[in-house]
Amino acid sequence: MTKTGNRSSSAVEDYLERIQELIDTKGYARVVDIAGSLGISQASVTNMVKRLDAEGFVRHEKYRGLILTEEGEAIARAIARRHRILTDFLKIMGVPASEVEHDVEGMEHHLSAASLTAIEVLFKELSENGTFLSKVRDAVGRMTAG
Amino acid sequence: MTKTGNRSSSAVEDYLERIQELIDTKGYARVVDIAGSLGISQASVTNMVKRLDAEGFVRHEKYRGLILTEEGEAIARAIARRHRILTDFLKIMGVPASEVEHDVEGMEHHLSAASLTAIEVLFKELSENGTFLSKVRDAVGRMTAG
DNA sequence: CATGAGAATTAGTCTTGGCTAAATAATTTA
DNA sequence: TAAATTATTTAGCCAAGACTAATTCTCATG
Repeated sequence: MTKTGNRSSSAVEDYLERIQELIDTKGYARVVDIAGSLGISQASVTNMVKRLDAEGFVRHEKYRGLILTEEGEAIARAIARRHRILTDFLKIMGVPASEVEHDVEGMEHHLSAASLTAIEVLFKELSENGTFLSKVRDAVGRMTAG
Repeated sequence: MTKTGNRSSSAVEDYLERIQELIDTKGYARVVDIAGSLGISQASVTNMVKRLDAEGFVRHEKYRGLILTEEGEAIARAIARRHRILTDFLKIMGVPASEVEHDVEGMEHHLSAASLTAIEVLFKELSENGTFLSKVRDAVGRMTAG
């Protein structure tokens, strides 16, 4: 039922994504930072970090923070791309920002390369076709408002 | 992290969706049918059915099958709608059918009403605008192929 | 350089949603 | 109607990922 397959789990992806974000914004990512950012306990983070380290996605230096390995970084990049594509897509149609974040976080672990590419292309076309775009935005605006 | 919130879990939604499908196509949905359809063990289904019954989503008559309550049916309908909207959307852009099913099943539990509506509107506009649509389909075709 | 604060870990628990094997119940059929 | 088949349930298990409470480690600072 929960088909995780052999790829990294959603949880792993969430962690790697957030670790990369923390490194980008604060310059480092310690257990406590990750816990704060994901809104979970430090103990939970410690467990997962142990696993990420064992699986070769991160390198952990106590009290100094984590760094992503090549592999971990590749995954984080891929996730960040997905995240960006989906966010751009929903936003350009006029979905309220408050909903966008939540939806993207839920969806982002479940998209094939094909669908992702399709949405990416669609976004590009939308952003280059003002006429078409405003029709969509107008209709969305009408429906989400009244 | 696993934010199920107070709404029904993904698993519950999957079950209700499938039960409704079985009733529509075979006329009934017994434990064994659900297990076969979802590809999981009968024992697992028994457990979940117990829960669905306790929570008032289904009524269970042994050896005869399940029926959905008002509430269960409402949920099943909502999920079916989501499923249809997402499937239509990915398909019209030219995402291969093999990917569509998988992606939709992953995504469908995570979309807000606003995003769903937006995609619904977008689909409608796409299907009424052949010129725009073929630009998207062509680009998707190029990218998913070569 | 001792100590207190903050960071990290350990130990033990919980929930969800799967699983198998074995037992039981209902239906169908000979 | 008794036997065979099919459906269901029970019991006990597993893994992922969360949690709290308690403990240990490191660092900065007085």
